[in-house]
Amino acid sequence: MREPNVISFTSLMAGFIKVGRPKSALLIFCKMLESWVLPNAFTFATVVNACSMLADLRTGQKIHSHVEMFGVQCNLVVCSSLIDMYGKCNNVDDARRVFDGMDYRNVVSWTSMITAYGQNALGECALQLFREFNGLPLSSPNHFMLASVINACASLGRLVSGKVAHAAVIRRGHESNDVVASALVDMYAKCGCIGYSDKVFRRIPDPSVIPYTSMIVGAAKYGLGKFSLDIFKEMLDRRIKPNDVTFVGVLHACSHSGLVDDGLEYLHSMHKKHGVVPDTKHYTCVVDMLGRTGRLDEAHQLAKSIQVEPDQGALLWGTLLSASRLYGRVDIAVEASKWLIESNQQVAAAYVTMSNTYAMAGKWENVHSIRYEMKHYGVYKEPGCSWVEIRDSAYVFYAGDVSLCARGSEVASLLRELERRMKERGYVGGSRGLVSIDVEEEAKEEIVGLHSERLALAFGLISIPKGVTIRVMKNLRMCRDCHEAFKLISEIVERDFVVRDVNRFHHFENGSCTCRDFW
DNA sequence: GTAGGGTTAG
Repeated sequence: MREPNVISFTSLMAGFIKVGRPKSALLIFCKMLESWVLPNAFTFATVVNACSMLADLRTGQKIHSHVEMFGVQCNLVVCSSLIDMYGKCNNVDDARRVFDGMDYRNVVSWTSMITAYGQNALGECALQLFREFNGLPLSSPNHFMLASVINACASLGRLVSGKVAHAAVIRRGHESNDVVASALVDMYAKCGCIGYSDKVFRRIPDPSVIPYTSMIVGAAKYGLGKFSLDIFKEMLDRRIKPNDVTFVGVLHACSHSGLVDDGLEYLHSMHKKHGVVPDTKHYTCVVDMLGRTGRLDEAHQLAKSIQVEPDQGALLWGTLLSASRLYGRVDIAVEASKWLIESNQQVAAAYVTMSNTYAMAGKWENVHSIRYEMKHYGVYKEPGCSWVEIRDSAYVFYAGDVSLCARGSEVASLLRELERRMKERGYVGGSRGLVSIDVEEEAKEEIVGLHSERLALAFGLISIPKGVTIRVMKNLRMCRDCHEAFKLISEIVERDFVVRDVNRFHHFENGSCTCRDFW
């Protein structure tokens, strides 16, 4: 073209983005400016998208300033792409600034902001914003938004909110959407309900690699190594090509179920059989797998043989350090913690683990000197914690004395009981054992314990066998759609629940359904 | 000619 115009330039940029070449798109943008062709809103939405793909904050900011200069800062699409770009560049505050500055928003801009929160470990903010969205008149979440919301529920372990989102998915007919279904599989697994993950997974008509991978990873994290590998084999039988993440799941499964030889075989077959070249994250799994079973020298050799950048190696050497502590290998622990500290990666954790390794070996002088060094350099380790949400209250657990947390004495006695049962099943004490839990049994307890008033409120009239009945909310209005959704959700994940009085749902008073109020 | 969603190791 002798004189390409703004549309031809933008089309070309969009084309490069489509084939995964965002850098080329940026070069075209520069060429466009050099040719004195003025960019418009279409151009900026495209070029901002290129920055998102590259997670290039500095270029993104420059483009943002151009957006202001060219006066397209009020454009809806441009703003949504800016929110997305700031989110992907881990700059949530600027994403929010753009969002707040918008005169008019649509479901895409809301989704971009919710996703930005979710992708930056701010699940709580994501859910809060989702609630605000639902409070707007005439608003309705679509499958993009629901996928993000389910993801936020997963990261927070919010089972009840996740189930309500699931009901919304069913109500709106997004159940067979591959992306949404993957998010649900992942959410249920992360919320401790692998059985539900399986049920959702089995309803996907033609699952792609990602739902398969979600299921493999979920089962692996649950300690169901063999189950996880069975799904992997099924996937191969169906000629679905595994990707790098699938192999992380497979190796994780082997590692956490003591299947070391299988794991090594999978590592070696990855490239040859499946064309996936192992990278640092796979070697980290294998180092963990060897380390967990006490094959520290092999793990050490493997870690040393891999050339890594500091940020990539943090997990690799951190893994080796943990395994060294587990088996009291001061020699390897010293090398691993030295690597971490010198690379300025996870310094506080490295100090603490090293100190614990010395303590385990009874080398108290070294323990004191490390603690002194930490004080001297002002290194502080934020304690790690885990939590579980029961009836809208979060119970937080820190490592160490469980009796200090809320209802700690009950927790401690439950732990003693679990230990007793584990010993009955042949578990050998100490931190080196592998624990596997009977999922079905646990899931049932969870249903009774966690399935609190929220779901009963939303769906009403539910009774559980064994004589336990959840409180019934009177005058609940529920539209036919919600009711259908509820029946379906019962079939999928709540087979133990029985709807007692179906007919009462078929009329609802004074107009609209109350489902909106239950977010 | 333009914007949004899912799986990742210690």
